[in-house]
Amino acid sequence: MSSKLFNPAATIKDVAAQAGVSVMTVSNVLRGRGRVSEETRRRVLETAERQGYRPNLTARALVERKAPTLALMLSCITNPFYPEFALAANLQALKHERHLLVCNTDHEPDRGTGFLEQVAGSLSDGVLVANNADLPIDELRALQERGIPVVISVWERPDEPPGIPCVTFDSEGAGRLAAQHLVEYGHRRIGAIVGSPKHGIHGGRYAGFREVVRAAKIRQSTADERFTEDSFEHGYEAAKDLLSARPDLTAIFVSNDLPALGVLNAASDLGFSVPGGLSVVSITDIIPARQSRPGLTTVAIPTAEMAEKGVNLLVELMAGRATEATVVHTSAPKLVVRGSTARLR
Amino acid sequence: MSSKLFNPAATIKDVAAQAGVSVMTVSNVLRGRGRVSEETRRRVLETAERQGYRPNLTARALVERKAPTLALMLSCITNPFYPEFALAANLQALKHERHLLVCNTDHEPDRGTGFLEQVAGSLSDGVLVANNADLPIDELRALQERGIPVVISVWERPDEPPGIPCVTFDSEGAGRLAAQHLVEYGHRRIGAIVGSPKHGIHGGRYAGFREVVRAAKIRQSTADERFTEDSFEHGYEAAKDLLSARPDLTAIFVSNDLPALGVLNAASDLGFSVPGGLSVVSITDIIPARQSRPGLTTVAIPTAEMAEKGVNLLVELMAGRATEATVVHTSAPKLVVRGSTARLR
DNA sequence: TTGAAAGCGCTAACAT
DNA sequence: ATGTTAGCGCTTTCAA
Repeated sequence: MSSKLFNPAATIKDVAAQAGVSVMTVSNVLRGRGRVSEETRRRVLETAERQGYRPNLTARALVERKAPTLALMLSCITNPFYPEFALAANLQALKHERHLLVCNTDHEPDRGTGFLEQVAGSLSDGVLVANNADLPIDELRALQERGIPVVISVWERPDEPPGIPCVTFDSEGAGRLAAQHLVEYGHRRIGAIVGSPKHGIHGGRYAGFREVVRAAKIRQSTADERFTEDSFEHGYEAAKDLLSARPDLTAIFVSNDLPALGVLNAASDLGFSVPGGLSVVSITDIIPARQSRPGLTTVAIPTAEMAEKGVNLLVELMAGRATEATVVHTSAPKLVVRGSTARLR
Repeated sequence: MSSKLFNPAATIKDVAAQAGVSVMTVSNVLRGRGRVSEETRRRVLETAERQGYRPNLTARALVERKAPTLALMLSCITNPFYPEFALAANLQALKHERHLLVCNTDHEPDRGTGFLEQVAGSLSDGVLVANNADLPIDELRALQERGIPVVISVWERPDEPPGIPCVTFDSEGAGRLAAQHLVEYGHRRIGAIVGSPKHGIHGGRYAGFREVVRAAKIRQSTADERFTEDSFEHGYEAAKDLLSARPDLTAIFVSNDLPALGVLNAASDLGFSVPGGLSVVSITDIIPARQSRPGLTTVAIPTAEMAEKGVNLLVELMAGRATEATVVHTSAPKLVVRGSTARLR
């Protein structure tokens, strides 16, 4: 029963009862729908306020068949790329009145599967996938076939769409910019450390790099390259290995900032001075890239833009205004020169 | 209508109809409740599988009056402390079959308010608050009075509980360990950079530091101290200011890792060699602390443990097994010596 | 301008 | 062992 006073568990019925109107009128007033007399409006608003009424989003979601959340799937929030992405996605989702449900799939494919099984299409209307490696493409497609909107929000291959709507960026262009920078600085003995297999997630970045190197008539052998995983530690180890084997390198291209920071440390531990004795360039421009000493020269990719466009695409998809073949492009990558690269002299 | 085949929008009714049983039996089979014959069980499971049925968590939540999510409120996921916290909280929440809803309140008190208003008690059963500064205590208390479980999961003052259930750690002890380390290494001219006002969030850490410094009969003047904000950039600026004014300092205590990393950079930019010319110690032990060069000597606080215990406390609270006065303590902070400190010689 | 009835998909309580 | 009834809190018809 409704009381005159504050009611911590007030439902729409309580408000209606006390305001002396029907639940429908309360609903209309609160959502600004329908026609309600100013007088009634005020009384309802007042009553709701007094009782401390707040609509139950779960009930609303059930009847509207529309969840108030978006699911964000990423491999590990501890990788500094993801917080930056998640923040932008969160803010954009809010603009569409959605909250963000986060899933860390890290090293546990089951976790992602379970999450999608449970959440997608019931708790969340759609899924934004930011995983770089280990994309569970088949499961995503299965979801899609169920009619659940899915967006891959960091797709690295603009020319090879995944059959799932995606937001992409020019990863080859990024690789080219990084390589061009080294070439322009006069480097001819350039190593490469890639945070994936040759044709894996960083394949585009690597291809761009190779294209420029080849055009500059620079000899590149597999001895100058290391394909590893996309982490600080793997970058560190790969650099130790590479620099020990090829101490004559004057520059290293790294496919991603996080391993590049590891490369910087490895160089320092091996006694290479950066950028005096060794230049390092990479791709992404995460926050720690500008906090290292020296600062990391890198090619910035439009992280926040991808997050925002990913959320927008998801919303479009839910409204039926986008298809499985939709590919959203983003701004061109941009070179950011900091202290880790220097002209060869 | 139910069909023999896969049905992307299958409800429990569809499964029941096709399996030739009541919805209740399906519900029981799927949740392993009640008594169901093996024969029926198999048929139901098979039908559900074939139709691709997945329970609607929203509907379940509504009728069970139990939300499938926990809300995590933090100031900015971009601060590397929070991803580490959020990951542990996420995993622990999963153990209680809850997903995590994330809210970045950063610099937008309204955002936090709006989030809590909407989410707490409707989409989420409870709220885990990890904000360090700017705690909206009044709002949290208001939620609590509504019967919504709220837990402050990183409380720095074990002796001054906030009137809201919390997880705390020995911040003074952490400050003492950091200071003791410097004193044992022979430092007598020690500066302090604190990421909050004197009696703000890092007040406990600072008090611990001061206690040891005073006991060691070291003179400390306000000229050796800087109170600033808890960020990389503020740490950098404060250190530049402090080191310019007091270049004779041989060590600096910083209340948190993130500003301490800024301090390391400032020292480097001013030509101080760390640890040769200046030792730096701080508190927390975030991942970047071990990735810097030199590695940051710091006092590790039990971040993951606080996240886990925070989630557990929330669950206890929801079950009525904890009260507003509950204070959960965590393991003692522990010194981690890396390369940023050296014995004075 | 307002209200009554129906039902979103599910489960609790009570039959049978 | 299985089914029926009722209803979670809300919104969507449709009627008054």
